[in-house]
Amino acid sequence: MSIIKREKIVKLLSETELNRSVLVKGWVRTIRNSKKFSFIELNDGSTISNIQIIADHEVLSVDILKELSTGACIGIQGMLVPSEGKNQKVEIQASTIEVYGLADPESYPLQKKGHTLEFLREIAHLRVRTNTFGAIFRIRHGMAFAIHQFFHQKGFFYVHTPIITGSDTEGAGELFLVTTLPIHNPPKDEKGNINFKEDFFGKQTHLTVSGQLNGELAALGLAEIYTFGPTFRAEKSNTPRHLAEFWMIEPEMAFYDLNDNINLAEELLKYLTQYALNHHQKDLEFLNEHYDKELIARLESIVQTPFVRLSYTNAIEILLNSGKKFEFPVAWGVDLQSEHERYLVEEHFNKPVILTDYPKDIKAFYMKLNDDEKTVRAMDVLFPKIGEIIGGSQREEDYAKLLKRIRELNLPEEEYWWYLDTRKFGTAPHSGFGLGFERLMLFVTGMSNVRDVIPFPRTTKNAEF
RNA sequence: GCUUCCUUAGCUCAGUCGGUUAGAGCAACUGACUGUUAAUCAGUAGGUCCUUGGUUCGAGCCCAAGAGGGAGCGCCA
Repeated sequence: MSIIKREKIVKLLSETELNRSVLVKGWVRTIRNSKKFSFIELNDGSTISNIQIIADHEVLSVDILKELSTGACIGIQGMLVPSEGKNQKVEIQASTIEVYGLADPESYPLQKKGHTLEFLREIAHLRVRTNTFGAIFRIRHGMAFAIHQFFHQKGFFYVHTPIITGSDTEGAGELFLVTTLPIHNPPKDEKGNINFKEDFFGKQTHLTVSGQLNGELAALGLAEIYTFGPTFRAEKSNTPRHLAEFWMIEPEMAFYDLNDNINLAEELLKYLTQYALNHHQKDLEFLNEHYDKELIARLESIVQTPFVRLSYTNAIEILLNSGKKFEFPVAWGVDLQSEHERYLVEEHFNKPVILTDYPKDIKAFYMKLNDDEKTVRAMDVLFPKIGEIIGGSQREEDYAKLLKRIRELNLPEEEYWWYLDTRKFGTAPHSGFGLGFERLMLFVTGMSNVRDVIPFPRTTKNAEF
């Protein structure tokens, strides 16, 4: 049977050259047996649609067909023909079958009927075989590909920043310790503290929480770069928007001011949305029908709508004048709560909002100080339903101002010597931002929990699979 | 980390006021039937009521602790 080459179902379903011999391999979604024929719905992951196999009992052994059930893996060689049925254009009249693996129907957990997302999370090793997760992970691939394409077309370079970091750089969230010291009996120093000088790297190391600082180093030489890799936060956040291990896209650009940065962010989000609409129509239609009836309409509207751009100070004014009672009171200088962001994005403007120029005290040390000395050149992109999808800023390029800020915040100055060096030697105005990949996926798929848009989610108390 | 809700068959759920042998739909199994479309029809089987302890003559149901899960909040991406 392996004389001819396996073809993908996605290709065969739109094939115009019919009445030829083909070979397909995939997993049985459902099988309907009748006296003379069996109808097999086969899926190979290449598309959400199945191809229908007609197994004539005079051609294929009934004993073999009887063993097949949902989940079994088979190869079928046969004739690709126009379908006599109503719901599909083409089908395969099987001539030979090869069984790769049966799936005992008594114990195979996936049924022909729908399952809850919560149940499927418990069988993440098998959920990729469902329509929903097939669609999601195909889109996830498409988004990853489109991100590289977008930046490549713009002349950005993809930089790999380290996953193990030697300093508690950004202070964003809690860190996972990386060590090879014996945990039960670690070496101690004179003060009785664990002596990390004897550790693998000769110092304390952690999993990265952001590639940004390294990204800045690269941008101050390659000019326009981006990173796209995993990041780790040991925060015990238990929400549908947080993961302990998630993927982040972090572009960093020399000679970009905050405005250039915002333009890039908006262009990227629209590019990715349009890419999904162009390349994942069938998967989006499925998700639109089963999970979020407004998904496609919302994606289409995002592409066309200019995002609102608003300073933090103006946003505070809008909130104060809204007449709404918020649980957390609004005042200049407080960090915006979810309820405030949601009011702006979902009620007041009803479209994505980019907030800029936050008070320096609620933002990170590396953000460029404005002339008012009270606010920094920060920007957050807020999306409906998701909240903050992007956070970024123009970076402080002035050595003296940056050093002053590090000292004000009591950060370990010596740890940042290499970062400060870039401001000492040939500093340049530069900007960048971080886009949470799983939050982008929430937006593009209409899912409401990040655990459903990453194949094997890592959250507190959950590292199965 | 805080608040709140949930946990009963493989899945989704019902279970009255604390009372005899814990139910349904779907899936599975057996059979019938059919170019079928998450097929249809008939039948069969399937239970550590999350765990532990307590109250009670009697607990799926009430109380306590624990485990797991969902949502909201905080932090953020």
